[in-house]
Amino acid sequence: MAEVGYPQFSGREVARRAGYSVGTIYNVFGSLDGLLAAINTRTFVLWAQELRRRLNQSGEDRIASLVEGYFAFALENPLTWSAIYEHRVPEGQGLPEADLEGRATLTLIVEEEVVKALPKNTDLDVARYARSLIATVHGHCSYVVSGSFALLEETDPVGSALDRVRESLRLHQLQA
Amino acid sequence: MAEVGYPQFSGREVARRAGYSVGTIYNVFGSLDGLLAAINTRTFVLWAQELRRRLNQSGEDRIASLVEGYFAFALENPLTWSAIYEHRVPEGQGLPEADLEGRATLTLIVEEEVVKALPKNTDLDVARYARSLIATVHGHCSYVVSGSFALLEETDPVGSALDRVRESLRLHQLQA
DNA sequence: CGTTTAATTAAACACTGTTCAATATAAAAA
DNA sequence: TTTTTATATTGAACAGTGTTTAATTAAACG
Repeated sequence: MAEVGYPQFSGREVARRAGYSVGTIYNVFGSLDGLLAAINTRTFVLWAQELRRRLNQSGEDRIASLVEGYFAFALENPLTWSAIYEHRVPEGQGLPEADLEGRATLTLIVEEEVVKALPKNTDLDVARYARSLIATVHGHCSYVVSGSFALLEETDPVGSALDRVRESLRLHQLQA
Repeated sequence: MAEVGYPQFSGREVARRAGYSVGTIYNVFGSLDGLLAAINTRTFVLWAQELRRRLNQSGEDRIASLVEGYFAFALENPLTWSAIYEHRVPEGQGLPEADLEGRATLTLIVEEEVVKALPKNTDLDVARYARSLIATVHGHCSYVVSGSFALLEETDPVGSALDRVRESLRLHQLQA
């Protein structure tokens, strides 16, 4: 996945390189979607680890560390990162419980820091608000990785994303 | 594309339904990527038309019209809308000039309205700022269409997106 | 009309995901 | 140890896919 990306990804090629036959993938992962889900869950876990690592050696501005970590991981692993959003699980069945858990940690990490950045007596739905800030950063990040921002000669997308997040937080800090 | 979506999209099937043979696609569009680019450019144009239409019958809050129009089009045409972001043009050659132009209009429409919403003497790079607001809305919208927000029981993603945009605009209105 | 140009075809090639009976390997039981 | 059971693994078969290309058909022109 890291080499060729989601569009070129081939289950048969995975089996070949792993020294197994095609069928084994289906025994182990149930389907190709299962393998893809496993790969993407792994990416989520690595991503969350990277955010934790950066928070541990962060200065005072922990929100900046999060935003920069978000972008940094995506830019260092553009193909695996993109695969997360390019692969849609067929809408009948959802992801296994273990996968959902691994993926939720990223949201929780952000939530923790957003709580710290807000006044204690805020009447905001913090979980919802944190998701919205994640979506904000995600929008900027996906434009960078997909190349849309490059076409428009955007020079500092991380800065823009951080600006939007800071603006929102500042207002909610004042409002209390 | 509207029926089956990008992952299930088949050039051969297009040829079949159009009553032509496979090869004709390659004569007309050069490659499958060419056909996909043409489809997506068409989607962009329809999307821009929808935004224009809504602005024409908008009340005072034109920014809200834009955000709601952005979401509405994506939700009414989830598969064609997603295809825009799922199909990556092979990185050697970019899109034809005509395609780029059709796609840029959407950005320009937003830019126009953002200028109106800002103080006249703002020292902001408006084009850049407008792109950032688009990215903000896009992040929320893509989470909705992909189903991520549904899993988290997010009830009002349009509201969240609009809140973030308004917060940012309000600050920049005060700052002048 | 014939000739030239353009459009269209269908077969071929090398892939893909998926299924499934047959086979090999490991584990458990006798 | 040998036999039986359970688990892993295989590879061929099927129906698709994108792409190329020589042959064929239709259109335009003189």
